[in-house]
Amino acid sequence: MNAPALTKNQALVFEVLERADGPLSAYTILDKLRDHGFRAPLQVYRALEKLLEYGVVHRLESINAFVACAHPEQNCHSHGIVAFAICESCGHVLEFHDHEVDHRLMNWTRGKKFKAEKTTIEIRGLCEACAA
Amino acid sequence: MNAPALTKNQALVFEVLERADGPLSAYTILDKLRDHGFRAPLQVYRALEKLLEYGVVHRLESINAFVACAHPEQNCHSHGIVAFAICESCGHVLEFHDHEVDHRLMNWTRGKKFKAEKTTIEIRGLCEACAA
DNA sequence: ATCGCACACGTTATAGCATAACGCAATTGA
DNA sequence: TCAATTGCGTTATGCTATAACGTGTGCGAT
Ligand SMILES: [Zn+2]
Ligand SMILES: [Zn+2]
Ligand SMILES: [Zn+2]
Ligand SMILES: [Zn+2]
Repeated sequence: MNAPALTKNQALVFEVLERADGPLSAYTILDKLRDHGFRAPLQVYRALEKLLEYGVVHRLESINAFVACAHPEQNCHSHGIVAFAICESCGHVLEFHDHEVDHRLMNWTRGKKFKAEKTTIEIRGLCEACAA
Repeated sequence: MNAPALTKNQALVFEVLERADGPLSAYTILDKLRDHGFRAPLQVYRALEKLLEYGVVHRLESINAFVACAHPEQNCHSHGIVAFAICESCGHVLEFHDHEVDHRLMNWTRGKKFKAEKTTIEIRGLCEACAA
């Protein structure tokens, strides 16, 4: 999915996520946008829905939060499964791809005739700085 | 973590999950146990906390649900990362392990000096029966 | 032009998931 | 016996997400 021009609300939500140095919950985003007229969760969720669809934002299932894609130049929907390493101390997220992992999971699903739609890989732990 | 004898509440919750043919939310478990004296979510969550610790139950982060371990003979904590394929139509879950995937992810984290504590791999899609 | 449609938006209400904080009872080990 | 630990029950609260309704705007087809 290519990203068309963002609407006002979508752009506001995206900017908040881009400027954040870690994942944000929908309600945190809402709070940060109250000065811009946001009043209800749905305004955030509806924008997030589109941003996820366009592939410019990712949802972290294990922490119910959202993060701007770390590979703005590429199209994250085009290069396989996206994996995340999430620091439970400082909240920083590393986004990466591993084609061999994709391959193995694809092989497994093919073997089981399972039709994969969306795959989540999230590693929680401590980043280098926080593990010291 | 080896599983000591389960307490009454833990055993009740575990039996519900074992008998279910798919993952259950904490509140669904609660409803199924009202006849056994359960009245509040915390009774379920506290039991789940222990069952997760013992490795006999898994949490599916992407659907906020819990499932009994599919490998009762083994100790799921001992053989690496557990992965799940979750059918979005019928709700059935396939649990599996892939050492090569573990390896690749471990290599990546080692390279980044990221200390992994808990890794989630969840594939959502359609099982063979539902994809037909 | 105006009708119909798609889409974004705003609002209120509600549903679904999870934990805080208190107190009590049973167990255990010093 | 005393303190610490663990499980349990209850009430209240907080966090996450969606349903349902209505409004307005742009845009192509008739
Ligand atoms: Zn990305
Ligand atoms: Zn960190
Ligand atoms: Zn298991
Ligand atoms: Zn199915």
